[in-house]
Amino acid sequence: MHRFGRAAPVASPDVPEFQTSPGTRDVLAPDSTRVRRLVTTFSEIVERAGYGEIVPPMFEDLGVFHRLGEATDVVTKEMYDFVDKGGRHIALRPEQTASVVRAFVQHQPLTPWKVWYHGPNFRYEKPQAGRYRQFDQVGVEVLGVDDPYLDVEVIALADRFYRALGLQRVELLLNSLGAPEERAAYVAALQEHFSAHLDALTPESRTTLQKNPLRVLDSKREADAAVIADAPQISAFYSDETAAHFESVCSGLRALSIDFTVSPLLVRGLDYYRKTTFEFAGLTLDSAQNAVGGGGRYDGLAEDLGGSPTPGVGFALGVDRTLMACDAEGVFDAPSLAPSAFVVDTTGGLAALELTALLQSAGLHAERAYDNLSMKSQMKASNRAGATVAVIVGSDELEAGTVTVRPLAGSAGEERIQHVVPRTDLIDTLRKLIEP
RNA sequence: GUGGGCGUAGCUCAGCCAGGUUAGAGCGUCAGGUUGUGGCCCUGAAGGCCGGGGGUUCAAGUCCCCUCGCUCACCCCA
Repeated sequence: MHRFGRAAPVASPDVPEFQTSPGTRDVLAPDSTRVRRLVTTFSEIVERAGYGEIVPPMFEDLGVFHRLGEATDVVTKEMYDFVDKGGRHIALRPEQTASVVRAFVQHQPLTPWKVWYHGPNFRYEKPQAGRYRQFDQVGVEVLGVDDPYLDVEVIALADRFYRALGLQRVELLLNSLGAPEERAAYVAALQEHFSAHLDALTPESRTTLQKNPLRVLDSKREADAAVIADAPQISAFYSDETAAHFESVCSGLRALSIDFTVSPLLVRGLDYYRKTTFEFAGLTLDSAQNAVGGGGRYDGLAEDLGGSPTPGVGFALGVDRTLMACDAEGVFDAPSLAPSAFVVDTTGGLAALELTALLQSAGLHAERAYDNLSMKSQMKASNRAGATVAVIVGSDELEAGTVTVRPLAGSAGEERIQHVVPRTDLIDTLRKLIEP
């Protein structure tokens, strides 16, 4: 190749000049269809419970997200932020809870305000299994309700969703981080404990300790296990009210027969969480990213964003990780996009053009081949597409105003026999064959 | 941000360690075997800047350096 030499081309057709940016990807059919069905499944479940969809913008003033917490990587190092042409400091949303709460403060809707959402979020992280720079979530948020049974309702929605997908191996981990002052006292106690045993901590955990003592509990390093096991427990710091709230959540879950594991070490990455926190772990996921969803209470967030003190609770579920879990369990398969009819036309293609349009207008899924392929190839294409029947038009049929209807695989018995029908009878004939 | 693995046909991958004619296989695609009939079988064809750049060498897909990308893990999180 290139034996005669040539000026160096800017880019060969085989080596695309542009590809998706790191951590992003194109979602093609049938995966894209699967994503849409997942979102539809979610929307049906939450709308049945009175949640309305909110579509917040994908970018906000940077300050909206800074309220998520200065100790969190999501805010401090992973934000996609930039200054726009108007000099505003903007950030692509790393999650949607902050946007929802901002919208609540901005519009002051009646409470309880129950919303759901789906869509992409952006975090500048190094991509790996189950972790992308642009990733989809579905979620719900409720503003204005203290009731611990609302926490249960919210968790139950997620649980119902996973079940609707067919997932069995998803574990619910539950914890309460207490009210702010309880949490602060606990953090101080943790700080004291870990500082007294610095030499027992891994270097990584020592670094974490300085930024966010709570997160040391989340270490999965073996070497840290002993000192973590000896650490004080959050439950010792609960007020009576916090303890009662948590107990109501637990009893509510039991009343709904939702299995859960109380995990005192469960510490979520966003530090706005108060009281109830939870996470759903995909037990079949062997990657390090096995959290398929998580959420909790954020009673102080509305106030942080300039509103009046308003309790809030919600969750976000990772669409990609949820689908990974579905793959691991072999459930919620990609939908079939197989056509009912595949038009095979050896007379030049005009008949195929007309017939596919006719069938599609009648509400049938009809496809065809292009570029005047041989009949053999068109039949192969019918088979490959998984069509129920091939509708054949050759010169005989064209002249007679008929089509040959040939049932393909899946058909059985007498229906397998192909027959010739007038074009005017095609739709009725197909309907009989397709709807058993 | 740090580290490991991998970049060869549309896809999955051999070939690299021990450099040596014209770079292979399977699947897929197209055509033919079968002049109007898919799946199974047979035959043929198309399809490669061997990620990119530099170096060593008579000679590089193969060895060295750099770089980009993918991927996995740490970290963090969904």
